[in-house]
Amino acid sequence: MREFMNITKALADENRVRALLALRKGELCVCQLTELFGLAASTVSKHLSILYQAGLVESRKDGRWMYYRLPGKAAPATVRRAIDWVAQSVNGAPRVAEDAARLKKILAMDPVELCKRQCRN
Amino acid sequence: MREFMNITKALADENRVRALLALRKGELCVCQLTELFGLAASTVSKHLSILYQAGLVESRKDGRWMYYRLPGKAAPATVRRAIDWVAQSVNGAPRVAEDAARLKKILAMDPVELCKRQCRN
DNA sequence: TTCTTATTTCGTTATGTGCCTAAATATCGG
DNA sequence: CCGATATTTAGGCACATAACGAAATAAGAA
Repeated sequence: MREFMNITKALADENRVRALLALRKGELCVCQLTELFGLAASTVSKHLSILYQAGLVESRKDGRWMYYRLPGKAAPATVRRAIDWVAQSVNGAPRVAEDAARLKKILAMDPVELCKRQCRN
Repeated sequence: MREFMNITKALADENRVRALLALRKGELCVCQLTELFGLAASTVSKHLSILYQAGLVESRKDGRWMYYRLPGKAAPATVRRAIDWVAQSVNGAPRVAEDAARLKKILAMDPVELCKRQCRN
């Protein structure tokens, strides 16, 4: 129950749901999500830590970059079901399509340049 | 997306999740849920209105009593999936079993006496 | 080492949420 | 109508949460 409530609370924020959906395309670093959301990097980092504590994302550190991704096969059934439920439920929402399009552009950019741009803001 | 976030926010409170689970046994009036949770009746009413606005419960007024129930077949797929997801995820949690046992006792009581008891508190 | 930079942590502020009590509303029974 | 009762609404308080900027941390590059 406790774990389940951690998940529902993690899902009760639109930006965190958007992050989960964005991660369906593959892992992303904080910079890329920051660009997608137009929020402060610290805010995005906090959101990701909440998703992480709920078990909804996994992470990997590569040098200065921190990559987040959806959990793999080994994830608990509750987590997998949660992510499937989110994906099914928001299917076709305009906001999701917008994000997907924006994400495509972000992925086409040089990540190094993107991160520099973030830090200037 | 908006509707989906209404659902996730509605699910982000333990007492509201408990209410949904309790309603699996059939419709309940506010009094009965108030007894189950040990909260003020107004608080329970507020929780139910949040569930209602998210589409997660339906309601029926019978005299002075207001009965809430899980939505029927006609409910949107998103809602049905949400309720199924909750039920699957919390399956076997101790808190849920406790509630089920308490609810059994509450259902065995005379509803009229139960409601009177609530209003005295 | 020092500089740069990606991320996280901290402190603050504004807003939201959950709870209560008290008042308002709706309905039944006399 | 009048009183009782079930529920909802309104107001207030305490605490949680999301946002930001600034400072701290970590790690490559010079």
